[in-house]
Amino acid sequence: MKQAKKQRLEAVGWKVGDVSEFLSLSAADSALIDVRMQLAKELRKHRVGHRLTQTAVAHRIGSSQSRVAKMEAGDPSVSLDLLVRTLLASGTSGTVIANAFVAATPRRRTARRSA
Amino acid sequence: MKQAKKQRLEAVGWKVGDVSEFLSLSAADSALIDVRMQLAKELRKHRVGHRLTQTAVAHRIGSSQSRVAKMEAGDPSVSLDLLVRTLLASGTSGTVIANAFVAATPRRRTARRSA
DNA sequence: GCGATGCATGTCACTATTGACATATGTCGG
DNA sequence: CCGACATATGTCAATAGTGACATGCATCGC
Repeated sequence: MKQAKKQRLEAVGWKVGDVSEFLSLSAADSALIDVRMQLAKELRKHRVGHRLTQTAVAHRIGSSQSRVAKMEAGDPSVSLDLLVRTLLASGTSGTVIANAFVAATPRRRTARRSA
Repeated sequence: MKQAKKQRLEAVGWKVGDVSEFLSLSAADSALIDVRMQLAKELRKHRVGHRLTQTAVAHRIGSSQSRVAKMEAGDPSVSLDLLVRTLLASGTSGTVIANAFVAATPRRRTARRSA
């Protein structure tokens, strides 16, 4: 894993061991984290775009301002469930959410003809 | 909510109250359940397609056969996190996962020009 | 200055989700 | 019939996620 990315993740609270590439973080795990980050960004974008406060969004989903803040910060203590639920509840289209998945997920290397 | 769908959900263990349309299940909640169902189906398809047993998949993600069974059954006791993590770990492309989201999410009614 | 507002961060008691295990059901081949 | 295998379902102790709350730090308008 690149240093830059590692530090980016650790800054937000994800535990990324020294040997992360092989032990702590499987490819799937790290892809999932990326998805979360994407969704977090999407949530903030959507919220700000609609000129809502975190408190407003929180009420809409029956949660609290602090949790919404954590969602947008990509805090490890928020589940994918909650993130997606919040996005849907605040009116983000499934397509946008879907895009976050493609964007955050490693594209398969396009196979080069070997012969 | 349609009777058919309601029964389908209850059969798998989701609690869907009588007044679900208005109280128990918000649109977002029910959309999220649909997403889970889609992903569950996708997981089974992928696994069977690759001729893996549930036990094999379980080992790959450090879980147990019973949990994989529950995942594929769309059991409410499995989180979206686990479901997605499993899909990614077993090699499902982000695109496929993304499609589940668009498929399961209510499309916005295409606005008809009013004048 | 100061009160109000919006966001970030830490903590905590309560609940949901977890892997593991036992066990039931079915389906093969012999 | 009987083992071996694949899957389904229920349970449980351990852990992870939850909303709520306190509090800190900016940035406003006055």
